[in-house]
Amino acid sequence: MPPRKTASKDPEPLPRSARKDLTRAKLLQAARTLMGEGRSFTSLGLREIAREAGVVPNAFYRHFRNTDELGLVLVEEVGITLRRLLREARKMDVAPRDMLRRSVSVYLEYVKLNRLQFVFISSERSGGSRILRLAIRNDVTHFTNEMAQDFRMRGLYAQLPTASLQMVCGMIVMTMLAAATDVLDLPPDQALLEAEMSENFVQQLKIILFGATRLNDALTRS
Amino acid sequence: MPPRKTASKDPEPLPRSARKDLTRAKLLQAARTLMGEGRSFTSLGLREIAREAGVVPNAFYRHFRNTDELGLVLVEEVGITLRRLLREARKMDVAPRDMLRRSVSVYLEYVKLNRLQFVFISSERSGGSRILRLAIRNDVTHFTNEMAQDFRMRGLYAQLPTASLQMVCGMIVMTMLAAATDVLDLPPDQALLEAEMSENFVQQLKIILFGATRLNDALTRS
DNA sequence: ACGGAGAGTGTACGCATGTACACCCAAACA
DNA sequence: TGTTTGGGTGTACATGCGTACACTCTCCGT
Repeated sequence: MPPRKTASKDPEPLPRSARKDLTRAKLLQAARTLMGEGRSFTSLGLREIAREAGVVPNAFYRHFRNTDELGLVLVEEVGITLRRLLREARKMDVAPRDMLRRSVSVYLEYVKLNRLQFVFISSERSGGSRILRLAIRNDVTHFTNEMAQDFRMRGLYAQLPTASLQMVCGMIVMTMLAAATDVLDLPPDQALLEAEMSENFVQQLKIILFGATRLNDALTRS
Repeated sequence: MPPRKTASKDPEPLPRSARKDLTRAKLLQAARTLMGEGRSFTSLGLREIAREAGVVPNAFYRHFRNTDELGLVLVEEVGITLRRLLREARKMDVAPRDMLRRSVSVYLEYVKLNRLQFVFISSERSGGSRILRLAIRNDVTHFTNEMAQDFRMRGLYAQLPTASLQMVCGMIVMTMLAAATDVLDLPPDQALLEAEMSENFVQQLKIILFGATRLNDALTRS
């Protein structure tokens, strides 16, 4: 065994706070990894996460009071992801032909890119810890509201009262989440099934948008 | 202590198989009760259920191999409940004015009446055990298909190809489940919020049906 | 240069869990 | 009638968990 001083294993001569953030990140990543292996977040234990992170269980407490608190951080990240998604959607040129179809495929790519996060929300949104559930719903609601606001700014469905607009956006979001769940538990490399699913998704959105248009027109006429 | 023979506690002189079914029922009921107290099914343990049922842990094994297997029985019951719902919906007179609104309120009553079952599916549909998840989706899919078949028999959206009709029904079912989740975690005796929620639900279904009509008309014309 | 702070460690405790095995005893059956 | 069957019991064990406490050692401010 080599002498202890600056031994071969402690590699980075990092400032202390950076080191802390690093193991914190390791813990978060450990949780994500375990979820990636099919475990549901709720079923993860503090010890299990610490083990996966290569850290002794007690170290966990230096960063989070319990697993729920770690979960909240993950939820926060989801919030950021969703906000980024909206921001990118906003940048898309308005109303070129086939825009819907393109949005859908962009979104589905986004889901696959952030697979773990979507797995996380879709499985914790209804099951598991009450606190997490509420936090997730909160984020989803925010997302919905921002989408409604975007519709307003673009002058879409201008006749709809805010409540109705939010309801329509709620339906869209619900459909998006359902679609995400569907792609996610599709076995990988099933391009055909995936295309079919995606087409379904497009049709569903069309139906909602048709319906919303009609609602809007009815209000315009009166 | 009284003598053992036909002691005061073993009351019913039931045939053996009936006794078995009885404790089996007690186990199932115990699971339901615990869920009613806010626990999620996934988090229930064999010992916990046995305890609640007033039975020693080992007795559990005489009825189910593990908790998942008990869960499957609960799912089966849900299937029956859903089928009954459809059967009753079929009996409703076709297309009197306000039929949608009436259906919705009947459905929501039904949800509240079978609260535990709906709590169960909405929380296990995405979280928890893989096996249960699949079983539940299976039931939901069946429900969707039967609904599509009913639409066909009533001549609704007759121009829609089967796949599209199923997709529309899928949306309706998705919306129904979302609405169920919403009423269920509404605090009790919030008649106002509930009415609002119910009205939202009606609007959502209208949107879907409008959209479907338009899809159908487009196909009729061509 | 020194002292304190604080991230990470090691050991230990109490508790709940799933499951195995031997057992009891009333009903079912011969 | 005697024998078998099988639902329910009691005891026991290994395992994993969350958490408490005392510890080390390194970085950081003085």
